[in-house]
Amino acid sequence: MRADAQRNLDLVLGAAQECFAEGGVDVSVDEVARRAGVGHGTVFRRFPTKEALLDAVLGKELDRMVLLAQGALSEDDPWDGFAGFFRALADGYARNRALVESKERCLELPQMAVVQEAAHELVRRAQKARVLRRDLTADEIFELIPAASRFPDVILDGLRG
Amino acid sequence: MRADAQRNLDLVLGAAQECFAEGGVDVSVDEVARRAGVGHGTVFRRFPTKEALLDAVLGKELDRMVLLAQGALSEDDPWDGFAGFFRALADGYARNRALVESKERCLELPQMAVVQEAAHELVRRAQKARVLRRDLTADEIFELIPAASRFPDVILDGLRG
DNA sequence: AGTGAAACGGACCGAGCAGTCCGCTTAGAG
DNA sequence: CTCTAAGCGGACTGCTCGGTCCGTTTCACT
Repeated sequence: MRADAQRNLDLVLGAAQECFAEGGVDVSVDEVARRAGVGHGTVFRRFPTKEALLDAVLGKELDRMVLLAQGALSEDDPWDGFAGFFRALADGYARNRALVESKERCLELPQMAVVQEAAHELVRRAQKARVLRRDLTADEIFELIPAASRFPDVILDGLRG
Repeated sequence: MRADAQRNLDLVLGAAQECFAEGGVDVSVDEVARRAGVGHGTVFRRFPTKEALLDAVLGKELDRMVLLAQGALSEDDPWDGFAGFFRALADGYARNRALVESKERCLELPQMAVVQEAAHELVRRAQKARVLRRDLTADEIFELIPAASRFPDVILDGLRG
């Protein structure tokens, strides 16, 4: 790949990340291109549709979550592992409008399977140790994440077993 | 007002209520008109802009909330009054996408002042009775409402003092 | 430096949106 | 029944958006 093409690709991805995080998925491709300093034709050459661009940005975000999940799984204390991951995800959602608005889309991205598996394991451990209420499934608990962005302590207090 | 005009006005408001609740504020005026069974010119004769139509729908929703607030204030037990109102609002938000998407707009509608005043009083009573945690303001607590739509019990457990 | 392929970006297109307008229809008073 | 003003709805406009296309520029290899 030519050097200028690689540079523009990075600029576009960075701009898209910022635009979608701040403004949500309805930010126009023109706006992304403007922030990247390229024509919008350049964006569409790399990503055939706006949806493909969004997928790329969401994918990078999910990559970060996979790392967080691995860190949480290596934690010894079941509650600390669960709560730390929960807080980190809540913070990620708080800082990224696109993530909240694209919940369903994320479910279809490959990284999400890894994140979900880790989340289920963290919940299983905490519930087995009786530090997490057992009347909710892991899926239900993680539906609370977008909610927990502002006041994670309140939600975690409610979840404690 | 002519009888047919009144009938169409009711149809439009009903259709708008349903459309915005199910599909959010981005549902087109054409869609509302179609569901009401009128031309979209008829919608714009009654409401000069789409925003005015949305305000009318949100206003009716807030009217319902005012009634809920009055009911909650007449409750004897401070926790029951607060929790009942909290649950009812959470349910209302869960059933209405437009309400969630128009938080800021609602703040400018006249009914909201009444609802907020009642909410503050309910929180004050519950906090004075030491049944509600005191490290959050009333405004902060009610920011949790859109979150609480799916699992209000978890949130209320977290809020209990 | 010369050259050909790769990359660029803005003009362009069609679709869908909010909002306007006007010729036709209909309610309902006299 | 007649007549008129109120009401109607769909054609129309202007705008923004996602996506395409092509003449021009730039890279990088020889």
